[in-house]
Amino acid sequence: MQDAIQEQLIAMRRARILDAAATVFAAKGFHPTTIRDVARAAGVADGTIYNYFENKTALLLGILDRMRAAARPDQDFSAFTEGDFRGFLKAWLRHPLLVPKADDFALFRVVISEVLVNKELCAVYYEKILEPTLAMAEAYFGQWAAQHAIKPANIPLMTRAISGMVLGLIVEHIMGDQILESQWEALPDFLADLIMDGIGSDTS
Amino acid sequence: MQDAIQEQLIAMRRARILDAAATVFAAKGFHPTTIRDVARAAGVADGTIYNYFENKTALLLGILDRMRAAARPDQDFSAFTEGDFRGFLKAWLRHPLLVPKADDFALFRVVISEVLVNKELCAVYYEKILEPTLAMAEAYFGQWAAQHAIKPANIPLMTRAISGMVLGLIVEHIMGDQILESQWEALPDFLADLIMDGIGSDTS
Amino acid sequence: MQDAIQEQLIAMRRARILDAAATVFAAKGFHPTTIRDVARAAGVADGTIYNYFENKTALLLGILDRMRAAARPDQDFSAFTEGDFRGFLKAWLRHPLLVPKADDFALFRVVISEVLVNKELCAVYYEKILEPTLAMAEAYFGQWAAQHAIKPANIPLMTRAISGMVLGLIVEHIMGDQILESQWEALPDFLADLIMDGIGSDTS
Amino acid sequence: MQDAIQEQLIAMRRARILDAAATVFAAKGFHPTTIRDVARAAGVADGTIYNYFENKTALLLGILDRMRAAARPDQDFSAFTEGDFRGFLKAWLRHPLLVPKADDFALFRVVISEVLVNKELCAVYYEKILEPTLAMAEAYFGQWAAQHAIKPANIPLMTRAISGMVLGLIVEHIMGDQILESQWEALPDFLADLIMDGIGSDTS
DNA sequence: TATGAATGAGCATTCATTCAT
DNA sequence: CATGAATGAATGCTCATTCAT
Repeated sequence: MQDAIQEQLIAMRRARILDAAATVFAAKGFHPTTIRDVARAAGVADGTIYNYFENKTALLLGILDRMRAAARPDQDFSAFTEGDFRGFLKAWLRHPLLVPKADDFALFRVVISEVLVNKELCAVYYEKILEPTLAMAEAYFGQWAAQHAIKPANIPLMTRAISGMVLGLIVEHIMGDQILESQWEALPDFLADLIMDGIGSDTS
Repeated sequence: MQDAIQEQLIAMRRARILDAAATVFAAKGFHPTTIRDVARAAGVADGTIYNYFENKTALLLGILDRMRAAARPDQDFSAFTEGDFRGFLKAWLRHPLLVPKADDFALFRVVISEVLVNKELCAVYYEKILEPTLAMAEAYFGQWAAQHAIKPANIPLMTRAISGMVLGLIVEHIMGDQILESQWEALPDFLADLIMDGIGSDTS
Repeated sequence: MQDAIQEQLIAMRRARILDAAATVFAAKGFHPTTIRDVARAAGVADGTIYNYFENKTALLLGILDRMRAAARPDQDFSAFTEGDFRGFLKAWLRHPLLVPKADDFALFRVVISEVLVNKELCAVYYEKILEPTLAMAEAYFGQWAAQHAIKPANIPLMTRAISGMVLGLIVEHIMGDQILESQWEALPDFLADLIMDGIGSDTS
Repeated sequence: MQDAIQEQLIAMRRARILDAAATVFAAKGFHPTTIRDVARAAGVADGTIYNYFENKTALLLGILDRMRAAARPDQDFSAFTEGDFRGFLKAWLRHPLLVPKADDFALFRVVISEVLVNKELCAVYYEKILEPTLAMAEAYFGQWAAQHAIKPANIPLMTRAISGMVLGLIVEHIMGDQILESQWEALPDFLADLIMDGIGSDTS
């Protein structure tokens, strides 16, 4: 019993530190943030951080792990199984486009920046988040292709193109593009139609 | 006359330093690279760097400026003005997908990483590279739309979606995706068709 | 009665901790060893150490105290009281030369190193170990001198010269001298003869 | 010409830093001394230390190197070649006993302490100082043995016994022995006689 | 202008020690 | 008494930047 409470406390403090880290990283960036910044924000001593995380990078890994948990949308797409692929796509796109928008991509920006440049983080991000996401998408697309809702094209490449589009749009938003900023809400539907129909003129 | 030679020498040394910076940044990353690394690679003294660049970040700005120059493809797209938008698109996509692949995105990775996180770099990147590129694309797409080669949709958003797709695919490649790595050459054509036709089944 | 058992347990745990400390100090040195190292080796918690020892240095004091106990050879030298001073000397030298050799001076090395540099340890080592040893030796040598077995020279200095020789040889062995390493077993007898006869040629 | 002056300046500053290091190490010990202590004592910035020495340990290596230079007594022993080995020995012993006494072994204490416990320092000390000293002594003793001034015994072991005696006496002095402290000046002659004649009674 | 030594602020990390449980 | 998480002071070392030559 005591142990359970202990573990609760430990988990809570770990979460507290991770919250603090996410906040300060989002605000100042990874490199400019010192361990002391995180410790102060978490209300603990510097050394305490190291009772929960091996080093500064491990804080980012912890944040990544949270993202992984958040990336698995236990969303129910069964309602779309009947034939409305367009509806499915719109719902599907909403999640990655709108969730990280919550803090205006402040944390996402920092994480991606470091992931791009840190081998260990990169591997973790790819294996734990990107790759599983792609795999799940491939599975879904495969099903829809089997149902002739979409063309039986190169599904893996198609998956990457679509997810890449989402990722790239986020990056462009992060860069400060005003068009995207102002029309972000409309993106999911716009993209779904674009993906479904293409841009080619009907007459062609 | 002498001044001209002087300027030549100065420009050459500046270029030398920038070459060196690009090389070591690509190899080691921005933060892990020290000014001394750059100086040694350029064959100059540490202090000399500061006669040509205000600080370490300015080296990245210099590299960004080179990218800007390279991003303006003096390519001649007039051949496609006749009606072959698909061909135009394939040619158009080839450039951003294949040029930075030369060093396997090593430099691009480092630049993007820092741009995402450095306000000054971000502004420069957006204003000098991304925004002009988008503007030019919008212009082209507007023309094709006027010619009914493509749908008269939300051109600005369409432009961002397509360029975002390119950018996102590069990021996914940087993350180590094997599918993209192995089929990268096929991407331009694949994407062009995808963009033109969409993935929706013909029958629908 | 209970108290006696309690004290036994306490003494045992203290001994356990001291064993552990001696082991890890010998293996890693004093400064590189952390309290946690000692605690783990002793199978107790970090804080427990401080119930038995005031601080890290006190562990060394405890080890020193054990050395003191071991330095008092309850050896019986009465057999040599008859006139064989050379035999006495050989037996006498054997102990300090061979006992700490057991672990190849690993612990001795660490202890001496710290004793040399820590005032408190130095005082304890001198007062509890070196000085008593010297005093005892002086007493013995005084007796032998009274029996005309050895010259009636400056006994205190003679004592220090001989004990210093032993100590210095150990230090030279610790430094890695191969000659000493290979001939260490022969040292007691060699030294006894050297001390007795000197190196001066007989003819002189 | 300029280069020569430059090198002079560099050598001087290096020496300055080493002087400072020796002083503070002697006063506070090696571990308790911070790089900042040394820097302040040398009148330079912290970072400057690292332009001259790779790390803190390298300062000790530098001090060791000075000791090596000082350990080579360019003393002229040719005067004793005629047969007065006892005189030679007294002169020979004076150097190692009296030179490091200058600062009451304060530096020697710290250096020996660290040498005993640091593998790298130990190797350097043995190879650069102890071993060469022993080799030279062996050579001298060999000559005297050939001249029948001393017994043709195990010269290597004899050398180590004598040098060990000197080293051990210094250690005992460092430990605070009052007898040695008060009679230190008399030691060289006393030891020479002891070594030559032994302590055995003439009558035996 | 080139040099490269000097600077010193800055920081991740360690670890002896404490103390609430 | 045992525990082990919390503490936070302490420090070796780096490196962007400056500036005298």
